[in-house]
Amino acid sequence: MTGILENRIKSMANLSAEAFGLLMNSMQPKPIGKGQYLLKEGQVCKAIYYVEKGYLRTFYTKDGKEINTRFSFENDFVTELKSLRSAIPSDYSIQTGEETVVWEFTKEKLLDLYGQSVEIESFGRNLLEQMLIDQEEHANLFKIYSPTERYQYVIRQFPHLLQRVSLSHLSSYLGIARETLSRIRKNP
Amino acid sequence: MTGILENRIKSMANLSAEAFGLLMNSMQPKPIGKGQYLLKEGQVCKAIYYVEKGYLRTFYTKDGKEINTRFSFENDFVTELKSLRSAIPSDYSIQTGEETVVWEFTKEKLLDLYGQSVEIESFGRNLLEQMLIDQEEHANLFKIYSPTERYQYVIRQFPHLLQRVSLSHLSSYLGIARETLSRIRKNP
DNA sequence: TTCATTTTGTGATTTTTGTCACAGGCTGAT
DNA sequence: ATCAGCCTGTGACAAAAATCACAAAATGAA
Repeated sequence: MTGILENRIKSMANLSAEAFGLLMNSMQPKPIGKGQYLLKEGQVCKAIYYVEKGYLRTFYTKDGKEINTRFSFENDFVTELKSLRSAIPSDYSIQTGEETVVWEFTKEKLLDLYGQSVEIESFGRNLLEQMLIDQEEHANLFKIYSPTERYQYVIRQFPHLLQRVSLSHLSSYLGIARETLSRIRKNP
Repeated sequence: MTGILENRIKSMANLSAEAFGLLMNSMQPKPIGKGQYLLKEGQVCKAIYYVEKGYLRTFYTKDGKEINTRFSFENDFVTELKSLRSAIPSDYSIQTGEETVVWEFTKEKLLDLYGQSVEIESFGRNLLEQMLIDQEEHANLFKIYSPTERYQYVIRQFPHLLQRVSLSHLSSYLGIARETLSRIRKNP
């Protein structure tokens, strides 16, 4: 089913039938087993991914511990932009957290499409804008809210995070020790 | 002097002489006194700003206290994207921290230019990419590092922050109490 | 079901950070 | 030079969170 992706794309840019076809015809859905990697630290990121089903976890390794920097669910786009943009090794890894289906937009193909169609480049710009807004909001969480407030913000805004991501994984994403998060969860 | 801005733009996109002229001819540098506002909470953000001289401070007000979410120095581009994109009231204010000179790219004019020139839209996309990378890096500071480590990171990567921004302003930017930051600063 | 593995809850304790209060410094205007 | 207003340093204390250790619970595979 391509329906969700189609709608997502159409909601972000007014693509003509031609441009839309150009974009969609160059891709296919790609199923990936749970725990598989889309990108490993040290590799160069080659694509932007759209999550149709399942979810992805982006993490950084520090002193042997994994620190989760992002979770990407259905209808989200993900990439490791710093690596993608400059073709440099990534500091982060991207792994599935469930059985997942993604659509892969390779950089090569995207740049080609940008050249062929102004509308697709406009779509790319719109996508980046939305990603940037989300990221800024997330960064400000840490400046504005305490750990407890961050947890409350997440259960209000992103309840699926709690249902699908383990508490251990969520804790590093919120910058809180696992035990502390477990205690926060008990007391409202 | 437009030299810095010219170089910045040229380093981000290969603009033809026509596109470049189109972009530059529609703007002028704008001097702003210290402490003046480019945007106040509740207003709709209308433009992207390029800082030629001085610096800007973006902040959020919580319980009567100002929490700084961003500092933008010479050669940086700044806006309040969520407000700009959707024409909704901003949750943030943007104020100068010194005598400042900015170049104003209004949304209206930019959209017009995007329509006129693919190269300028490409420049816009490149600018967003860079802003997103910076923002992600900043957000991950809070997940990966402790307050002390965040301070050390900042003095290594952005020493000018310490020289030009007051310790009180810097503390909320790093998510640390003013007193704690003062103590961190004493002990290396 | 059973067992091994992973995840979560909880207590005790230490460490870190925040809060409050106030003194000393610096700055800019008169 | 003087003074008001802001910024910074510092002590004492309170609060919050991290760490360590281990038990309980959940999960998944055989």
